[in-house]
Amino acid sequence: MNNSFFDKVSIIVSKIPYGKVTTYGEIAAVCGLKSSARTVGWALKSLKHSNLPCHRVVNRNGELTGKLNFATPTLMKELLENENIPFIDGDKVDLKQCLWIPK
DNA sequence: TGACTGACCAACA
DNA sequence: CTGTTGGCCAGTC
Repeated sequence: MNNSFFDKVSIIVSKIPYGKVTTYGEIAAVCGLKSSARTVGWALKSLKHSNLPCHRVVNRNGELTGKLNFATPTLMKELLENENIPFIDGDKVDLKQCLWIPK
């Protein structure tokens, strides 16, 4: 088993429940790298090759910053809408209702 | 080893 | 409001 940050992120992302989303900052905080949301983005970039629901991870503002990194730019939003996750402005997740903090 | 990069965040002009 | 800057960490060249 690895102690890398990569694995911690995979575990957390795999625990995100249906209909909820979390943020880079929260994941970073739970992993101990409170101020390094960038590293979370790096990990997710690798995780996109896995079966993990990386589409449930958004930035601090609820924006789908990584959508362009998916197979198609619309895939991320499609998946989230498919889980009944409310959107604001048509492109941002309503964190007020959907933010999930990993335990 | 040192510099660069990245799905970020916050502070500041 | 937008643009810039610094900071953070790990991986790659």
